[in-house]
Amino acid sequence: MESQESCIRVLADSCQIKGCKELLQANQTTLTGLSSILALAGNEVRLKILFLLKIEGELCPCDLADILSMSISAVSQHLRKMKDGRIIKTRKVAQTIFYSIDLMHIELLKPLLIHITASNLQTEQI
Amino acid sequence: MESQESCIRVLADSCQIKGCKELLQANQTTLTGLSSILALAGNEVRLKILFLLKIEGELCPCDLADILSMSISAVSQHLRKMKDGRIIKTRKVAQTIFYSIDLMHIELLKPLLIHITASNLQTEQI
DNA sequence: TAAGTATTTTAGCAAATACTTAAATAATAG
DNA sequence: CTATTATTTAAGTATTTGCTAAAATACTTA
Repeated sequence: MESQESCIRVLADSCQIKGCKELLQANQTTLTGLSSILALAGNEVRLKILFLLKIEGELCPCDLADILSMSISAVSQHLRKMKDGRIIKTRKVAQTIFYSIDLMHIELLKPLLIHITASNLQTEQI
Repeated sequence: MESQESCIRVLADSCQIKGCKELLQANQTTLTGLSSILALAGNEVRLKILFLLKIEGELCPCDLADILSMSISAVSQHLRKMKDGRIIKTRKVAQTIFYSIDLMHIELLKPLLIHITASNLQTEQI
């Protein structure tokens, strides 16, 4: 017989499937936003940068390149991604640009996580 | 003048740079492990799967493919990555394989996070 | 055993990623 | 203004990623 995309399950619960689809739809924005932030932290170089920024408060691309033994350009491109993702911010002093963790944005992330947890609880109650 | 890899900074603090390098080295294993787990969760499809598994307890590749409107093969490949990364586990019932979150491994992850926090505190005290 | 069902695995490909090199910006000092 | 310094940006390239399609594996049932 031809292969097919969906299985023909005895155990398949169409109510459960439908509920899951709705749950995903309801949390679409949250999941998209959260996954993009996790993807930023899910790179070893960027996680190291975040780790260093958390400890040191702020660092410039130059110092980071030195610490990580990488080219300034490579570091700068990682910093840009994280700045675009709003998890770090900049402070300019003369020609030096200091990067630090954007706490305001991290705070903004908390409701997202709570939202996900709330959805869980809601579902578990049903 | 030629471009150079390291800046010639007046403000550069060689002690700070050295301290940061040592800190990275001390936390190398932790940071590598954590980034690989974050990378797994940092994909929208995989985050959705984790979200669904957390809510439903366990699901088979077939149901997930249905819920996510993806091919079973694609879902299976995501599941394999997460199983290799030890964040999900399997339970086999006849020809159906149920996937669920590997709480034991998630528990194992906590000390890593505490370790990072501890390193921070230690450094902040200095 | 043969056919059907659930899943995995493999190969191939297009898109995304992370780096290098070199050129472009921006700010400062002489 | 010119040279220097710090950083970014752009182009090119190698690697990785995530998908499809098809074949392989594993289990079940007739």
